[in-house]
Amino acid sequence: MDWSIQDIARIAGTTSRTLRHYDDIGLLKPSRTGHNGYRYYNQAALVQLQRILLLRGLGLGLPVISQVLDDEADATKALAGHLEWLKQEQDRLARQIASVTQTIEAVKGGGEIMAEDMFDGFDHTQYKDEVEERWGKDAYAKGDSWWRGMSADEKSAWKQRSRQLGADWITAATSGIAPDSAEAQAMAKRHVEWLTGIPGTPASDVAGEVNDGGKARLKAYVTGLGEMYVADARFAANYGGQDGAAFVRDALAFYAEQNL
Amino acid sequence: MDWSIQDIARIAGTTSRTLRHYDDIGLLKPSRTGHNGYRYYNQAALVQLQRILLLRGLGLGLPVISQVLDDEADATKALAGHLEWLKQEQDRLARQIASVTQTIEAVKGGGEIMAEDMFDGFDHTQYKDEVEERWGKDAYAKGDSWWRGMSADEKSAWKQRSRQLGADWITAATSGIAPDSAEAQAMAKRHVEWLTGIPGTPASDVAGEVNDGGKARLKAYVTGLGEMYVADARFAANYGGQDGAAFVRDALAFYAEQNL
DNA sequence: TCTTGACCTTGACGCTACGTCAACATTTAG
DNA sequence: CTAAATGTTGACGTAGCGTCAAGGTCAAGA
Repeated sequence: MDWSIQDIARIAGTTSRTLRHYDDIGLLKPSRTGHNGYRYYNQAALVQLQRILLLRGLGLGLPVISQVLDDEADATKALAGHLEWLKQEQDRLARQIASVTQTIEAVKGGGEIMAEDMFDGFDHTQYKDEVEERWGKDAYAKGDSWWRGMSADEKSAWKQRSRQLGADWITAATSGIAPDSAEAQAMAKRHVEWLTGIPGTPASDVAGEVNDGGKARLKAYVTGLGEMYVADARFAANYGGQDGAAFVRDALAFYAEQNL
Repeated sequence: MDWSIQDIARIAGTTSRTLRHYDDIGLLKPSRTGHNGYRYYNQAALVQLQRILLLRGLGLGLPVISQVLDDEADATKALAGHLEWLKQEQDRLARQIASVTQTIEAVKGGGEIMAEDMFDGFDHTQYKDEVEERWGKDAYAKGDSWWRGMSADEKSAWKQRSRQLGADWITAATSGIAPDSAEAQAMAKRHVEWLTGIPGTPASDVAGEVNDGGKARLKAYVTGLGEMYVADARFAANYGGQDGAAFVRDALAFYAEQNL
């Protein structure tokens, strides 16, 4: 007792094209082939097909499924590995949802997706409210006047330096080194020094102080900034996306913990 | 001031291949092209690139990004739509994780991914423990002896009937009709009648009774079974996967509510 | 000046899991 | 006997680039 290709397709809830595909890649061969080339499937093939569709429904890829069917012993292993991947995907999705949500808010408020001066320390036009709220009422005014006081060449040089810093971070993040490695910590040091060059932020304020209260504020500023890089997709974009930004955040956090 | 293709690739944290691709599909043209065909990008192009990478990092597709950049006014709309999609994906992932987890347990206990007699009412060999636990100590024994008592032809006919039912459910689920539609409810009726034909289950026990307690048990059995079809990927596979199984569950639930 | 090496160009294939024609042969129903 | 259903193989399309391949360009050192 066997069925034609359409028959099992209907029984199993799939299409004949899929069955031909599985035949092509050797995942499921028909149990019998007619003299005319027609594919026929028997009970055993149907069970195999059900298994395939079951595993596929769980999100496994066809090569993995093939391997699991060959050796059902490591089915548990394959499934466990897949489960890990699924959980990572879930985390990634959660972060993306948070990012999109926040970006919607930012775009609603700011108007543009990314301002031209984004990343140059912080945005001096789009981030007025946010800067005032997070770092104090006069922080924005200070930073703004400092920026406006620069000549075109100075601005250009500053931007160049900022971009270079970002590019180097990206290089570091994608090179596979750890956030607490010497190279990454050197980058963190450079980043903090760079921050210190921007008036109107806790970083620059602290530069002239020696008391501990100032150092505590700097530490909070640096770590907080790292979080913001990850949370705000517009900043994250400057570090090669969320993954790169996460690397920067981790490196900064470790640096702050050790040195500030 | 402009940069070569490698320069911005490094600054923005992407690759030159990606930039060529964006040029090919018209998403981001170089601001200038040398007599030798070299691509050069300026500040404005860099900002555009950052926007693109930002949106890409949020999970948007390139065509959508292109559209958003053309008209930033509906960026909010596009992002909101994308957010919906992301949430659906999150739900799907959550269901998959639950399914995989449960399948791992089942495989650990049962040994095989899907038994040959799966779907023939319930599995008479792999589901001993589960059947006993869920439907009573003697349910398994009853069902098993009933099954063993059948001749080969009878078994074959029964399997055929079971498969036909599953195939028809799949057809109904994929045809776009509602679970509470007349056609789906007719299927639900047929399903319950089919269940009644399996000894050792609450469904068959009730067939001979007239009291209300029996009807309540049948109702609980039918709705519970529907949930199990969705929760257990091995059953779900018989109804075309989780989506199909969900359709069956909904149809059964509605039928039980109205008629039992 | 010649060479070396780094960087640039335009194709074009590969990847996932099939959907979707196309062109043609065969089986089945009326 | 014909029309409709169903079967076959072959090949392109999909998303977003990675990855050769084969060959021009450019800056710097011997």
